[in-house]
Amino acid sequence: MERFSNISMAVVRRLPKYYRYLEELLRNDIKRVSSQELSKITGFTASQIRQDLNCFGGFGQQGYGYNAEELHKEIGKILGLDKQYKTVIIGAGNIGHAIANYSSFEKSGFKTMGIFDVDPDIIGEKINNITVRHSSEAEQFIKENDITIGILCTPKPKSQEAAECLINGGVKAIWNFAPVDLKVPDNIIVENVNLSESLFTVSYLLKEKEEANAKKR
Amino acid sequence: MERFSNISMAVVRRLPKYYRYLEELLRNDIKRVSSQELSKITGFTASQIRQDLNCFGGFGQQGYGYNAEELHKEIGKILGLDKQYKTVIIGAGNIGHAIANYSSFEKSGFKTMGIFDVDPDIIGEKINNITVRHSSEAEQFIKENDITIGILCTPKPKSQEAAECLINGGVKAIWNFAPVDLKVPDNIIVENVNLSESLFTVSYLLKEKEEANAKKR
DNA sequence: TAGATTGTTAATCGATTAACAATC
DNA sequence: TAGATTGTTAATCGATTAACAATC
Repeated sequence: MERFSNISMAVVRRLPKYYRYLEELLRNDIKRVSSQELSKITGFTASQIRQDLNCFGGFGQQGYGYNAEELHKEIGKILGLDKQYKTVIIGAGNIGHAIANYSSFEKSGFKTMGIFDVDPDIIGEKINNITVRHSSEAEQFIKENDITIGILCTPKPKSQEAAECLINGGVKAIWNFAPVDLKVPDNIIVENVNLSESLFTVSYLLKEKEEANAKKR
Repeated sequence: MERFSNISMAVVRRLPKYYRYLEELLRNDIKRVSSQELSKITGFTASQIRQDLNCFGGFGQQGYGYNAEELHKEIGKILGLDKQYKTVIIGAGNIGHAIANYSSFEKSGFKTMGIFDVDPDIIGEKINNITVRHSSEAEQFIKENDITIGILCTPKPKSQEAAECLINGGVKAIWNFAPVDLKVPDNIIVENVNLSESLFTVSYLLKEKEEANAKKR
């Protein structure tokens, strides 16, 4: 995936965290927050927080700090959460099912328009009020409904093919839950969520800890 | 979370990827692989691959490269995939349900022993052959069954409490799907999977790309 | 032996942290 | 004005890449 700006991914991946923490502050009726206070909450250094925010503009005020509500709103805008994005889900298995039922995404502006699968037992079923259709209809559906994000929840061997169908339909981004590195054109955004890799990391850390404990004794 | 060795997390998070790519090579009956070939497949530089592997020992041979099968096995050991870990799932909603049904984890040595929820409509239901019990039984169950990993799939407000119950029971690691930063003792491993943050990153990249395109015109 | 490729050290690059002048 | 805290530059740290001697 080609990048279009010089903001590093390290910074980008902290933005949703800032957004979440600010939400929390607002829930607690806190109007004003300094980088130092944010540091205490987030675990990032105050310096890093100020650096990060200044990538996008001066949201703070010397001697005062940041207005929590304003900062929250600004980061929301930076993340594009003021927009609506239409999505489709390919693969209505465990994960596809779970994502389809996840109502909080819709609140953030991501609306699932279609769900597709190849299993005749699942086709026709309703998930969260959306009827599952055959995957062969996906490409046409994407074209007709102006879908931006394809959510890929297919088993490994079907995934590359499904990705191509998403791209031919015209999605701009793929949120990929399949444990595969998709081959896609440069201008297509791919975000991988690989649960195995995440679990294996847990496993590594457990083993590392055990070994450290064994040494101590 | 306190770290016990000086291997950086950047390296650790690449290990599952190496493991996966090597699996692929083995499936294609490839016996031998050089760092340069691995570079082409993985997208990491050959230099980085050699550096990474050398954190754990000299698995290669000058002039030859790496034996794919041996390397795969070694990385498996490094990741602790030669061990069995028992898990419980707290929260049998969308994600908990999906994880419970995910059979590939069991093949890698992670065995779900119990599933817990507070919803009386779900308690008693069988998921992947495991009867859902009331969450109040979880702590005792963890103690009695020597559970190492707790998988947290509860809604946000219940999560800290549920984490404490896991820890009191004696788990060593928490795989956390709740969008919360858990407060846990230093010796407890926490791996967060935050789907919102991942989706928001997609959203950011989409917006960034749009802006770049707008500028070009 | 000649060729290939590792293991490892040194150089570079990028990200994080520290420091402080600007300013509310 | 005095105090606080940002925005921003400079210093540091860590991770990645390059280079090459070691060796199969």
